[in-house]
Amino acid sequence: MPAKRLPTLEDVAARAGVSRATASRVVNMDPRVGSAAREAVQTAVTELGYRPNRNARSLVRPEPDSIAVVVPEAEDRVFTDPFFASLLASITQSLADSPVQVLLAMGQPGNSLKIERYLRGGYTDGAIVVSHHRDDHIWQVLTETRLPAVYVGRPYVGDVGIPYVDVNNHAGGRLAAEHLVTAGRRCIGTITGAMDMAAGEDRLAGWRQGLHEAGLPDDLVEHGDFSSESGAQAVARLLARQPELDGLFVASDLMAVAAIHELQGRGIRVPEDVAVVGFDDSQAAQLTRPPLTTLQNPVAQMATTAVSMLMGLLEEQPASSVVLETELVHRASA
Amino acid sequence: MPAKRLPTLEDVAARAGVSRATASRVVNMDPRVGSAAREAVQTAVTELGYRPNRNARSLVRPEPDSIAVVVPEAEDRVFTDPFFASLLASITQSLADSPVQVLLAMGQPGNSLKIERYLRGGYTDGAIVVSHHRDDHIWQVLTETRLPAVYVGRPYVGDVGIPYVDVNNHAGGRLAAEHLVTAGRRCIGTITGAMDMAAGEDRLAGWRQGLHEAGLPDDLVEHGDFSSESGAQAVARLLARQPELDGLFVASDLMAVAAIHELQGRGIRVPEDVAVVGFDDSQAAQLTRPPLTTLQNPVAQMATTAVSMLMGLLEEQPASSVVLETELVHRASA
DNA sequence: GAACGTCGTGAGAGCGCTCTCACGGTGTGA
DNA sequence: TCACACCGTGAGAGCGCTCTCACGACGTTC
Repeated sequence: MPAKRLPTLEDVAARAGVSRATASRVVNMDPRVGSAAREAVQTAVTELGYRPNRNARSLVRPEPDSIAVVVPEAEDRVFTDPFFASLLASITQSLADSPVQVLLAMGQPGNSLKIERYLRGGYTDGAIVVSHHRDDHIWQVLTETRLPAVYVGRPYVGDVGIPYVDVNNHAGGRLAAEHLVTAGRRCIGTITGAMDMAAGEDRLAGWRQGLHEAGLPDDLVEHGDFSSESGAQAVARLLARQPELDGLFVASDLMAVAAIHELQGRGIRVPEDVAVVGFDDSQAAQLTRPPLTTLQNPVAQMATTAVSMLMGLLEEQPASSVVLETELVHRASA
Repeated sequence: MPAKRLPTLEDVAARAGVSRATASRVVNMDPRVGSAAREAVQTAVTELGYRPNRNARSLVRPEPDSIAVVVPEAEDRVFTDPFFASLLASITQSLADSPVQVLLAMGQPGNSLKIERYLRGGYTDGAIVVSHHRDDHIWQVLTETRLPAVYVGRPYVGDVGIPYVDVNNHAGGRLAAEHLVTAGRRCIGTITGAMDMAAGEDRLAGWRQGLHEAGLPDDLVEHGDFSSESGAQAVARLLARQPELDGLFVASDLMAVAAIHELQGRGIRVPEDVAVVGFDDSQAAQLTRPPLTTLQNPVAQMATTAVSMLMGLLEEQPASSVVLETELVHRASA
């Protein structure tokens, strides 16, 4: 069986009895085409089921037509964690009016080979990379191939010559600590995020500084990895170490909600017995009982900033990194 | 300023002192290249930051390289509704090992123009379309352009010549009704999904049949649209109409969870006063209190089926629609 | 009636790449 | 020593499209 060849512009032109150039004009809505020719071409297009070959077009007219959103995390995680979900939603939304398409590339953190191959492969004109782990080498690929790129969340390894947008995680951790101290808590613990990510480290460092300034010990630390389960497990370890716990900063709402569930399951009241501060101000923060006191993570703003930075890069305008401020959202949990 | 030209294979070849053909062989890992030439080319590639031009390559070697997942729903909805989220996760996962890229196209249900333009534009080699509303004309575009496509969820308008994967929504509705009847409930209502979607209609029709067979009235119907808020509002209307309500089938878990919240907020106990059956068996079904009795929606299976159907279509193998069965998952809410 | 636009159209180059074909050099067997 | 296979390499065609340029057919103007 001969491979079914898709109709080309040449076929359309032949059927309409015009030249390929004229057919191209009709398809591209060039106004200077006679109405007879125009109609003939349009008919031929629908009759043949003609679809322009994007590759051929882009080859001639090299305009950026897709950017990749790269999330080096497992697929289910990406769609489950409200941080990623709302970030992706915001990114797509800010590109909704542009002709640029969004390509979603995900993959296990350890196995970024597929992603690297993809970025090297020239599939895309630019990349927004979300969530950088210490052992990711994606930034090297980006640098080597000079692919226009922006990070959301400062890369763990520091300045790699690729601009980023981030929230001030350090200030957030410190605000959380201060709030708990002001509320009269004296035995304050924390559940960190993933420690191979800047967000995890910075929030912890900020919290430490806050406690340090209040003259309180800062060693009640258990590590999570931003996932729900890790939050529940970490709070259990924390309680085992220190039953007197009366204040808790959790580095993400997702973990905080799980931690609160765990506390309540053990008959520990929030905020009466343990005051809990989260991070992200996700939708869940409002729905949980009690509503979660948390730090605002300006996800939508990070998304639009990242997008406009990248669009700038595509037009050769240099971009510099941006760090957005965060605020404490005071609700009932602390 | 002259537009910065990206390095081409020609540039790489020149720098490496070989012909374009040899450079191409190295880039494509063709084994029959001498090691001297190979190394020279590899050096030139990194020095120039060469990325192959996908368009040029695909022009010559026309292999499918991307499929679009089209969801004619608002962006935030797509990432918030666990049905879409897990479907998308599963689709991406089933394509993880294939070189095919996933393109995510979303958009307000009313405004499918951008999506239509996109499908017509030849950006993609195939499409998986999720969630069809009555007024969507996407299927017409697909038919006209003969773009290989698969629906997840039977299109509202019936057979449009495009194969689909779906769950047996009718059977699900009926199972829900039967379960409530068997549990001794006599005043049974339902909150429907969007009535311009086949899933909404079929689940209602199945529920009706179940009640009809039990000799019970089937007019206690309030319409939702699958969103959380609509679930809460619909249950309020239902209670206003019929305070005696003692059984409830809600066409999605997301709405069911909201409905239960609303009921509990009014001091109505679940399942003692009102037994509730959901649909989807999403993760939330297990976490809510009480855990939700619901109908299993084999999302992962639908995803893999849709993907393999589409991959088949890309290789010119015809595909026929598949309807998967559903089962009641018995938990505490009914 | 000549000179000059304007408008619709076609011919043809060329985008960056892959792949076929041809060719010279080297190794192997008779 | 010659015939042949084989291997690494280069020349060149051509993928489907856009876009420039040229050209003929008409007005329009003086």
